[in-house]
Formats: sequence, C-alpha cells, structure tokens
Amino acid sequence: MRPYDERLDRFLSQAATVFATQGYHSTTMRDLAAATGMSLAGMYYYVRGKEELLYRIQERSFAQVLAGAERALARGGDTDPLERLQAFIRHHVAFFAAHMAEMKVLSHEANSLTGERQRKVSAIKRRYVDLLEGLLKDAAPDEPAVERSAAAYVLFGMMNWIYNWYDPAGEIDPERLAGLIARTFIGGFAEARSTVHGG
Amino acid sequence: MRPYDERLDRFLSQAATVFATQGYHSTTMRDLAAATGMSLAGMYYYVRGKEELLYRIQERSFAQVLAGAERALARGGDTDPLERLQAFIRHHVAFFAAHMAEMKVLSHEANSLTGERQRKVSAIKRRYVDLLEGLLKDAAPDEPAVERSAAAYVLFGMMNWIYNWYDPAGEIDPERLAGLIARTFIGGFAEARSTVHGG
DNA sequence: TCCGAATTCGAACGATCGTTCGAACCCAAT
DNA sequence: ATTGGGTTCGAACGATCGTTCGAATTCGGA
Repeated sequence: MRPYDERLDRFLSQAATVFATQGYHSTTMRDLAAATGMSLAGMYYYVRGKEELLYRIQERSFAQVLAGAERALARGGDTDPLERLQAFIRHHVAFFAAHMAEMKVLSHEANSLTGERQRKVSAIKRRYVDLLEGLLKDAAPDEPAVERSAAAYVLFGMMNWIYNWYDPAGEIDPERLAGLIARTFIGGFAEARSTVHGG
Repeated sequence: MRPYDERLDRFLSQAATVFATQGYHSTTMRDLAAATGMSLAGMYYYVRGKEELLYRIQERSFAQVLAGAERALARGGDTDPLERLQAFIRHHVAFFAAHMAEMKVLSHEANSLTGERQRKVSAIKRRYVDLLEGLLKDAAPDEPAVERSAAAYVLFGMMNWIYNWYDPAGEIDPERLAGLIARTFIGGFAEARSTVHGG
C-alpha cells in the first residue's frame, strides 16, 4: 500500500472518531486539523472538502460491513434460514462493536450527505437491507412483504441503536450482546409469527 | 391560555418540524423565520436563542411522553408484569407515531444540547429509562441488572429507530406497529430468559 | 548533488451564521 | 386623542465557517 493511501486511511479513521464524538455538523475543519496533526490546508490534499470526507467514511464502512456480511453467510455454509439470520445478526453487531466510531457516523449521519453522494450511499444501504429482507423471507415465507420490511427495520433499530449506549469495554462483551439481540429478535420473530397467524 | 403561550406553542411545534426535516445544526434561524412567518429578530422575543429553542422542544416532548407513560400504566390497572410492559411499549410507539417530528428531534438530537440544558434533559431521560427498567425487573426478577439494562436499550432501539423509516400514513398503522414491536420484544424476552438460564 | 514531482502549510477571502439593538407597530385602557 | 406596555422587525455586528492559493518544504531517482 502506497504511503499516500496509508495516510488517507489514517486520516479517515481519525476523522470518523471526531465525527462520532462531536457530530458531523459541529465538527470544524479546524477541529480535524487539530485532531490529526495536519494543517488546515493540508487536509484538502487528501479530500476535496468536508462533505466528501464524510462520504468517504460512510462509503468505506458500508462497503466493509456489506462485504463482511456476505462473507459471514458464505463461510457459515448454513442452509437453515434461522441460522443464516443469526449469522447475519452476529456479524452486524460484532462489526458495529469493533468499529463503533465509523458505524455511529454511518447510522447517525445518514442524512448529512446531499445530492449524488447521498444517492450512492443510499444505494449501498438498499443492497444491505435487501440482503436482510431476503433472509427474513427464507425464515418466514408466508409473511406479508410489508410486515417483513417492518421487521427488518425493527431489527436494524435494535442493532444500530447501540451507538447510543453500548460500551464495548464494559461488562457486556460484543459476543454476548450479539447473542442477546439475536435471541430477542429470533425468539420474538417466531413468537410473532405464530401469534399473528394463529390468533 | 394566553395568546403569548399559544403563539409560543405553535412556534415550538413548527420549529420541531423543521428540525426534524433538516436537522438541528443545519437549520438556520433564518430557515425558522421563513417557516414560521416570523421575522428573524421576532423569534428572540419568544426564545433566548437557538439552543434554548431545542431545549424547550425536547423538554416539552419528554415531559409529555413520561407523563403519558405513567398515565397509561395507572389507567390500565394491570398487575401482570408482562401486560404492564406491553402497555408501556404500546404507549411509547403510539406517542412516537403521533408526534414524529418532536420525537425525532428528541431521539436524533440527544447530544446537541450542552451544559445545564443537556443535564436537565438527561435527568428526565434517566427517569424514563428507570421506569422501563422497573417494568423489566418485575417481568424477569432473576435477570442480572446488566442484562436487564441492555434489554431496555435494545427495546428503546426498536422503538426509537422508527423515525428513520416509519411512515404513520403508510400501510402499517401505529397500533399494528406497536403490536409488532411488543410481540417481538416480549416473545424474544421470554425466549431469551429460558435459553440463557436453561442452557 | 541536483531536479521535479509530491506533499505541506500560513494567510487570507467571501459567505453565512447567531445574535443584538433601537425604532416602529399594535391595541386596549384612559 | 393619547398613553404605555406588549410585540414585531429591518439592519447591522462580530465571529466563525469551509475553502483557496501560491509559496515553502520534503524526498526519491538520476
């Protein structure tokens, strides 16, 4: 990897940490200069502007989590729909916990991009949501599409909200949290199915 | 109600809508003036500044949802822990759906306040979280406090995330969504308990 | 050692922000 | 008609923002 790319990567990671802590809009380019040790003008050698910086962070993180999820599903080799669903959840939570800053920026600043950049990130998000909805379709084929879509977002809510409260270094390690969420959703998912259609 | 208070209330509601749409930080006082029909300087007769405007919105919404939850629990008269938990969930989701703008501002701009104002809103939030944790304690007395706290935040994630995707005027009406979330969590909650402690 | 490209940076620009201030306006009571 | 407090507003201020530009610096290959 070229020195330029390494420095860019470091820059993106450091910026993600600042964005996660202060929020995108209240972070100034001067804050980023102070946090990275670069000069104010120097950052513009690596990035066209503040919004492209946010875009690069979001695009990189989303591509990673999407590729990671597909890898986790392929590696598992599972054929049981519920086990595949569980694998997806475990990967998402584990990745989230391991990359809190980037994932917080991805979740919390989802509407901070504009125009073409907004559209590009939304396209990746769509693929990721589709991936989960496909898993839910295999797990509950008789479910109406509307409820399945709602269930997908309910699950994403459980998982993405953790940037608001979870401390990866606290008492609950990421694997335990992933298990808690997976059991809560899958258990409730099965329960809801039998309740909705049976009574 | 005095005309002044009515105009203030209208102002807070309109401002909440703009904050919910554009985000707090990228909303300018000039945007608010245009949306409310007031002049730029005129708004300062009702509010000390932009941050106090956000504070008034958050404080008002949080007080409402907290009081509403306590009322819903008292009115229900339920003694069964699971039914009380369900009543809490139904109220929270229904209130959220009925006041999307304010609740989005409350959820998404939770860290946009500073100093004393931040502390005051956090204090109300603490009371609200404690209320839910108390319900969870009644529903699962043997659960360790750490897991119960995590479960509370997982539930809040399911419920508060809806500002990212839910359309109250869409195919799923609020009651149906509340039912979906309540069944998902309570079903999974029971499932998780038996799984964790049983094997 | 020297050269040219890659990289860094101090200093400044124009734009936009939140806020302020004093005057103007409205309206019920005198 | 006049007063006076409640309410609105045009205009401007100082601060801070993202960005730019040309010069300075660094550094590997000849």
